Amino acid sequence: MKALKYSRQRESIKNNLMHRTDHPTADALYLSIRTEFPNISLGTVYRNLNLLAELGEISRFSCGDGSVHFDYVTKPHYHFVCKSCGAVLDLPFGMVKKTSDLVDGGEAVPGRVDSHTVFFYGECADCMRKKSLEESPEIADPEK
Amino acid sequence: MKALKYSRQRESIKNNLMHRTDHPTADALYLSIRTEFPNISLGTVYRNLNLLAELGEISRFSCGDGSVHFDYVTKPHYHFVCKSCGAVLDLPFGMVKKTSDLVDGGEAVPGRVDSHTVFFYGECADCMRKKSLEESPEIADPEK
DNA sequence: GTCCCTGCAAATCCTTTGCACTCCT
DNA sequence: AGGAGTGCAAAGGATTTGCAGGGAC
Repeated sequence: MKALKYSRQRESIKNNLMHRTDHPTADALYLSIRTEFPNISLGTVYRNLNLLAELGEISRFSCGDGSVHFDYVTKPHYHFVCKSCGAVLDLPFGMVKKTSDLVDGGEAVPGRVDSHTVFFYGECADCMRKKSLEESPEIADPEK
Repeated sequence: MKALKYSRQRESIKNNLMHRTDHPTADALYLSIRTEFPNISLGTVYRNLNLLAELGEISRFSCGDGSVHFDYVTKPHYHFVCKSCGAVLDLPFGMVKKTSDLVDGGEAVPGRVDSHTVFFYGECADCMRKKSLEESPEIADPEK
């Protein structure tokens, strides 16, 4: 084992990840951290994310879009991945049966799991609304 | 939609995948198909695998090793991934609670899921045996 | 003949690494 | 001082894509 020294960059990465809920990829995190550390490099972000994952402070997962997503480790929960916009939403455990509510009548298909995450694929409410507006522009503002 | 014409290459890929149980990556499949079609290209293999996946005849999944694995679609089942040698084994549904038997007392950690697959990570029996032999060479041939 | 499919190679995308330098401790 | 950690840029590996020729219908 090696001695692990403090670094502002790692702290910022950890902190950033802890305060967001969108399960970012390394690159998304990089873009975000950059506003605080304009000179940080993508390599550093990757190195720290992998280090934190080994330490068990964060987790890595793939949801089928070709790149790895990171998540601050809290307690086990479900993830819902929108097939249209790629958004990854958290779902509390115990909601599986009710997932269809979330997508406004749509279907959620069980996806991938991690030791603390479970995935469902479907289309999020936003995308569904957007799509129906494109198909029938006349009902913009679906206020009942 | 486009017309889909027959191709010997696609047929061979499909057939090959259907008759193996090791959930190969595109490259592994490529090496195998090559014995039948020495000139087939990796690009063709990828194109067909993605096409078949879209048609729902096969499925794609990632088990955390950086590349995508393919599986002929049959019925839902579990997968066990060996953390040491990377082998991906099939487990019938209903075996989850007994996964530890399979790894000879080791622990199997729930991993990722796909619409028809569930993953468990651990160390396969072969690797465990190999490791214990390295640690105590005197007990080669563990015949009781 | 038309359009899909292939082989090949170049291009892309994501991630890792080597190196010289800087910052903790 | 000693060794982690960093930035940069180059390297790597997996997958995709453009193009010209070949095959299915």
